[in-house]
Amino acid sequence: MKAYKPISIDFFKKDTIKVSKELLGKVIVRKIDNKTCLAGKIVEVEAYIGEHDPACHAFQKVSGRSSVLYEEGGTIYVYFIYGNYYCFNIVTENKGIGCAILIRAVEPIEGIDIMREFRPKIKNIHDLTNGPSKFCIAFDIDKKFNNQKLSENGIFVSDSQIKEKFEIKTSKRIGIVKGADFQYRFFIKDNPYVTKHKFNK
DNA sequence: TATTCGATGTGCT
DNA sequence: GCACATCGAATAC
Repeated sequence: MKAYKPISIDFFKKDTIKVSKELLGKVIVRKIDNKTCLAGKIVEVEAYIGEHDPACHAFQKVSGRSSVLYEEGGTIYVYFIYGNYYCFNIVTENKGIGCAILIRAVEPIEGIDIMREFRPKIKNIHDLTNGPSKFCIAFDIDKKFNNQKLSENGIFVSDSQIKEKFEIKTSKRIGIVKGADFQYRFFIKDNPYVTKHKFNK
């Protein structure tokens, strides 16, 4: 098992778009116990900006589940959607702003056998984590992580030890209606673990 | 291969 | 009620 080290929480306390781009290529690590470690390279994210973005759950209001979005950068926001699935977000900026980044896809690096146990029907490794809820299932993430801090519950972001160059592509976000015109989706060009979509060209 | 559609919890009106 | 930051099985071609 590689010795992944968490990056500083301050990394998340700045401009959401900037953090989104810098997150690409980094590694998200999930330690289940002392023996088991899941890791994946972040290849696709979306930004949600509470201040001016009607698609953001925190848009112009602080209430209910969205209050987590107003916590300080580095807080985890997990929400339940469509009666079946979870999505994993990392809050950005300082307390009281209301922004977050949705992790949409990762490239499995470590613990792939464990991910397959969580997703037994999946045969093609490319389909293991190429979607926000697929990632949550493969990494065993659910609402118990909501409103926790990164690095305090066995889940954190680490710098990749494999330095490689890649091109960042931008597109409209996927699966939303309100605020759909914002170019807030960022992904690694030509990476096979990015969600399949017409915006990828 | 492309498109449609069912499942179904939670928060907001 | 109804909409929703999804997935994958079923259906249509």
